[in-house]
Amino acid sequence: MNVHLVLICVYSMNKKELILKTTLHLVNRHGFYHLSMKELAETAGISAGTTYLYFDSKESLINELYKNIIIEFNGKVLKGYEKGRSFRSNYFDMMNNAVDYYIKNPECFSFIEQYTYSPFIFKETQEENLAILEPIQKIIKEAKKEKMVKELPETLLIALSYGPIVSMMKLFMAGRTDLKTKTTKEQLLEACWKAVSI
Amino acid sequence: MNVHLVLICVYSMNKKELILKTTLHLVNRHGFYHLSMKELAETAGISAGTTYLYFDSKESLINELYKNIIIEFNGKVLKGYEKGRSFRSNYFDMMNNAVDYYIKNPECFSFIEQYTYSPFIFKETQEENLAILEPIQKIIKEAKKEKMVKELPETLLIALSYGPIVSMMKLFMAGRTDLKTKTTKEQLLEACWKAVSI
Amino acid sequence: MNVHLVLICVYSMNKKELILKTTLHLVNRHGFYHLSMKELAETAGISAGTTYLYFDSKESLINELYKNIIIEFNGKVLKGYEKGRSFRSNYFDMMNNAVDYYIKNPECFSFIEQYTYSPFIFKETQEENLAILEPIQKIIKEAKKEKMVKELPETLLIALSYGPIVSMMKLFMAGRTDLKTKTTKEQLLEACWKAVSI
Amino acid sequence: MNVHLVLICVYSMNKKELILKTTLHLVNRHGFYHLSMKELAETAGISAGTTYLYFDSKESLINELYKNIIIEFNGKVLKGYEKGRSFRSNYFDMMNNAVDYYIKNPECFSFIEQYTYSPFIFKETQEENLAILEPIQKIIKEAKKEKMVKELPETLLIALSYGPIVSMMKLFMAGRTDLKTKTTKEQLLEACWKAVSI
DNA sequence: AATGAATGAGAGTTCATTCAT
DNA sequence: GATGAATGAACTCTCATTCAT
Repeated sequence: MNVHLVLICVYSMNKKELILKTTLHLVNRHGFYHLSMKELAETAGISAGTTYLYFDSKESLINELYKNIIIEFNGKVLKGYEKGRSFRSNYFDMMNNAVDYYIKNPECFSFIEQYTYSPFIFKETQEENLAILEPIQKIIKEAKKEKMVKELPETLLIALSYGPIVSMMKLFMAGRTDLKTKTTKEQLLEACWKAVSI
Repeated sequence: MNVHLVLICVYSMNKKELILKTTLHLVNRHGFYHLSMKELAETAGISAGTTYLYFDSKESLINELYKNIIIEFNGKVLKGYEKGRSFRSNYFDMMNNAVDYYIKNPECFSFIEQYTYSPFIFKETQEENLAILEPIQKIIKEAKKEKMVKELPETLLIALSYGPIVSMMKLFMAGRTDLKTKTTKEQLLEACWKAVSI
Repeated sequence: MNVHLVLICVYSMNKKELILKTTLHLVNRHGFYHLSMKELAETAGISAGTTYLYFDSKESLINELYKNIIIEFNGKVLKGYEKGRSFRSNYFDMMNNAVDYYIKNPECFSFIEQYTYSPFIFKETQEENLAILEPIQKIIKEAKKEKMVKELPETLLIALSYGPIVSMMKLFMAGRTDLKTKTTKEQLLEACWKAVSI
Repeated sequence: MNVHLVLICVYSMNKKELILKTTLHLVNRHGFYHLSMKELAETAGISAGTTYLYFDSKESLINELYKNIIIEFNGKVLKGYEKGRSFRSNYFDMMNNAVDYYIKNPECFSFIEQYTYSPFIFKETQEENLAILEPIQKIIKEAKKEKMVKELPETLLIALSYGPIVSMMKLFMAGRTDLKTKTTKEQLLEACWKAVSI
């Protein structure tokens, strides 16, 4: 029964998605540095040439994967966001969504961070690098207009919100902290909130 | 005889340092992914084989560079630290030292971050990965004992201190924020202090 | 039923011819070296697999194209040839036909030349290489028997007839000479005639 | 003794020449189409990477080989040429030199012909294609000025001189004619002379 | 200590060919 | 008959590393 389900699952996942997922997996295991197109094909159970039916090159594969993750992340993060609601509600929802996404998809977190630290590599535009900060920037910007946040530079408010999340995720992935329990996460979000709110 | 030995030693030291510096430079320009031993030799003005007189392999070169940077960073960060002084003084000094070091050595910052996100690569032990956090961890630990910080998990206090610095540095290196002016830096440190102190 | 068969046959004939024509075209544009079966299919507006319904392999496609061209060329060249007519008439007609064919079908000229210089490749028999010389050889042979040509080796008489045509065609295709005007062509044929005739 | 000589010979031939010679050899055996860099290395007795120490790419290797051959050919062909001598002497010397070069270096002949028929491939400039005709063009041009040749287009006079040589070489290489004996060669040159001279 | 020509395994990629649909 | 996704061997080229000098 299980085997059957897995087979159906594999079968129904299209090749492009399969390649992207396998890439994400391997980049996490070995890093950008050691991602091999041959190993990718073997792990995905396809032949060496198949990847090139769906992607122009290793570079464009990496770029497309990054774009997909960013789109998914930014979509999930802004879920529940409404302009009318209190800044506090929106902020907590957004931060909560971000942490939840990273906990649920640690490989995506690791991929994003690796990607942003590969200078001049795999990047069509330098700006897209920090696209990950767009949702948080948007909220902070609005809150600044309405003077709902401390009188600090916008970038600092972003850093005070996003920085601790990244640091905690790193410690979490190294097995050095808990993050899944409600308490720790709430403490993290509460601390960030205090750091930016008036 | 002794003089001769010393001279050789100094001479060698210089070449080793030259290789390390060039490596740091090239990793910043092209990333780990495109660090080539040939380009390294050319840029350093030495021959292809010379690197292997000082380092066993590309991997060990990278590892040694990382260790050197960490040692230098941790040394600089804890400069001025005294057990007797107030936690506030020690915390501000340490944080200030860290930011100053990164601003002065942005290539080291970028290298460290790249290194820590290269999973299972170039690493003899997994633990050394987060060695960068040792000074801050030490101070937080002591402050916790003496109940000078908020009642939060140690890891969270670390994340609230170090995370914003990393985020700001990234934004700074992308040209999206100032960090060299006294004000911005002070605002950053002040915000971190508020986040952890009682 | 018969009609149906004929229709299918005609339909297939067209596709086969389409493939052959497209091959000729692409070999001229990119050379043997860069003839790609995928590009062939795309250019011909058929799918990758279709070519293999009509030809066993790339090699046999090339060989068949060569054979077709040779048959067409040799047919055209010997048009008008009659054993009874004067050697002069037959020689001029033949040479004229050859030049006309090449001018009208420069791609065939180029293809033939490329083919004959691809050693041991695409060739079932080595002899067929020089099949292009058959008509001229036939005429020279007969003329030799009847002592209508100079007392020179048969091969030399062939070379004196065919060589200048090929050279002129190359210069013509490189845009370095005219060949379409009646004068130049007549001068070429006249010169060849003088070289072989008594 | 022989073995010793060969070893010395191989040893004293520098790598670059060795690679060029092996390339020439293999292009003759298999054609451009099937020249493989791996086979080249194996045949030359060097490793796969060594070729790239001396040539940027397969393309530049082919181009350099072509240039070398053309330079050698043109040098040999114009040996003995003097402006003061009779046109007849210069013409015969030149034609004789060309034929001798081709007979002595049949692989060069074949290579040149293959190269000139590879459209848009391996060629930096289209003009260099016909550089092979430079010496003959030069002589014909001068003779035309002094009205020592028939009143025919320059290109036709070139074609009447060079065309038969190429045709004979092709037949010679196919084993269909003799060309090494003095008689055949003299007959060839004499026929060409008659075709162009007054 | 220093060189740099040489290595050769392996990288990313292509492409003639197949076969289930 | 026609398709085109998939194959996988082979391609050109790179690069960390070695070693005779």
